[in-house]
Amino acid sequence: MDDHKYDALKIENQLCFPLYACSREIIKRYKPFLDEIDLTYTQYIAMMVMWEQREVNVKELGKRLYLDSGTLTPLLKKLESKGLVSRKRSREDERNLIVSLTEEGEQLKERALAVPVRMAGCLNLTPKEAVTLYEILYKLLGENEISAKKE
Amino acid sequence: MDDHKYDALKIENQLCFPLYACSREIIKRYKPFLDEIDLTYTQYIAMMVMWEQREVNVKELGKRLYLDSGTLTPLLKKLESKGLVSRKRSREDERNLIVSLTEEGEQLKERALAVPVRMAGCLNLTPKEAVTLYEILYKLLGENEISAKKE
DNA sequence: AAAGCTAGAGTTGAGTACAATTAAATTTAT
DNA sequence: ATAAATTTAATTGTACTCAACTCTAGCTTT
Repeated sequence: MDDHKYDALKIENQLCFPLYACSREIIKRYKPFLDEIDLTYTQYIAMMVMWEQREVNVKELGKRLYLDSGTLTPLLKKLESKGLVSRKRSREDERNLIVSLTEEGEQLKERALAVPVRMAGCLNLTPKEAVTLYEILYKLLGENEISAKKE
Repeated sequence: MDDHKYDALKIENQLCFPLYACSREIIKRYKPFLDEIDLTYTQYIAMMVMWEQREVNVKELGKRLYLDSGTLTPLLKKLESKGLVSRKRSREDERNLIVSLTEEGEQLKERALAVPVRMAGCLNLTPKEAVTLYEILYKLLGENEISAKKE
């Protein structure tokens, strides 16, 4: 007779653990492709927002990436030192720091196109599974925003 | 007319991004519960393996958690300093470091039982969604092992 | 207008992650 | 048996990640 009292404490019965492990494993698969454009994964997703918006402040960027200034400030300084973005305070409200895409950052977009193309072959999910996964993940992220608002 | 050339570089079209964000957001939700037993999330999943096996070497632990010695060595030293595990070299093969659950570590298991109980109410997925998510994530993790073996 | 409050970014410190390297023990090949 | 190759942890260095705190700017309230 097995004792099931502690089953809830088994790794294999966790949902968070495969999420955590999967996230890291997939980011590792990005690495060889990202190395070619000299970006880390976090820098890459920050640049994705920049390529879409050209200009954004730290708060808004943090909201889109679920990251705070503790992570973003050094990351943006790093991207600035690479010449990909510029950082300056907003004229209207000096509290806001405006991050802008530079010409060099804009040019990197062309080379970055290869990344999703090459990653596409790396995830062997059926289109249906990919959509299902996507929907569940955004459902989880969405409810998170609601519970965050409650505070 | 929209230009779709760069669509693959949009955050909203990524699968990895919600995975990465979701993983971190859910780990954040664990924090208040884990604080009560003074464990970080990584320490918690390491302890889960210990509670299941009582004894494990670093390599095997790393395989179960998808972590390497660079992460585990300091983590295990931390758990040792808390008195939850002991670390000693294997008699048969001195290369192996054997991590063992202490009496204190064993006792923590009782208090840890509250963590999954309290987390259960935090993820508002239907049972079906939870199972689907679980299966897709392990499929992704599984294929990763295959591609790792190829090297 | 001064005091208090709020918002946004930056800083600090602890704890991961992980690639690359090192060092010691063991195994394999000659 | 001994040199070479392999295995296992530990170490090093870079880069997050995040809670807690600080600082400054703008807003609010009287």
